[in-house]
Amino acid sequence: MVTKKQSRPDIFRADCLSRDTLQLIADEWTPLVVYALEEGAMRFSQILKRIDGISTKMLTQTLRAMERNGLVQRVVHAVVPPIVEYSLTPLGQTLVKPVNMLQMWAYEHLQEVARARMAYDQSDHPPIQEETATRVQQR
Amino acid sequence: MVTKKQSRPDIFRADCLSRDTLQLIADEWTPLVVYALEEGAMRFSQILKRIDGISTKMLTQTLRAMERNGLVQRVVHAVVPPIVEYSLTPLGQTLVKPVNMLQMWAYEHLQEVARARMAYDQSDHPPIQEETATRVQQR
DNA sequence: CGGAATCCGTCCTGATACTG
DNA sequence: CAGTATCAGGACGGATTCCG
Repeated sequence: MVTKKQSRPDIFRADCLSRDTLQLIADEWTPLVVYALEEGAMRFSQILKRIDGISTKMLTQTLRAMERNGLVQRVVHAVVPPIVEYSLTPLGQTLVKPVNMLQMWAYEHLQEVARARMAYDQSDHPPIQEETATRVQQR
Repeated sequence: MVTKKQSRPDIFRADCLSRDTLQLIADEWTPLVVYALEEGAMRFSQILKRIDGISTKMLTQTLRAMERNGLVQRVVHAVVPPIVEYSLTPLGQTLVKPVNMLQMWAYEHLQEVARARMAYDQSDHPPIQEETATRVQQR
């Protein structure tokens, strides 16, 4: 758990597996799904309602990817109408803590970020196009 | 720093600022730039060389966004040829630890993920399209 | 209910070329 | 050196429709 050098192979290389793995969770929805499932197993429609703004398509994609990567388990109950439950695997559980750290960081520094943005936008810095500034903000 | 409920407002809501802030770092390059700059101030071209696979465009975009969000400081030395140095702000420094946790997670569970993928791909699960499986993998 | 499939616009991305 | 400008492609994401 220490920050010893060996824990960090060459993440700067494009073919670094570590980098590739890191990329798994560096997207818009995965962290939120981790959060949602942290509360226990959920059905598709429950997650859909829990995470405001996600479409069925994105949720399906995200869940599939997470399942493939071993983060999520998908259990189908053979009843009509079908019931499908998703839950975190043990591997997925290990993600909870790190992702939580991120979330806490976001919460704690939210105001500083907002202030920095305002300051930046008011000065005459090279203006940033909306897109690049906030990323995927157009819902 | 504790995981008390109040530290987590409704991140599931689309208009949650916390969620918005979280999104800042949930992209392909920002974590890598944080890593690179953790080692100290760097010039544009140095970062470019350090982070394998990033284009000047993406690096510029990422740095601009990070600057706007108060994570990175940009210092221009008025000489010819120009020298521009980037470094983490105090706010940016606070990101180092959480991002490090993610990186460690990635490194520690890299094999489990790889195994899960293989298992998934070999069974007859609904095959995942390349794109959704690994995301932005086509370099 | 839990998706899969399709359609389709938007945005992002990587080259390439150019500038102060 | 440190970018910006431009452009073309492809990916991404939403909405809708259909199915077991």
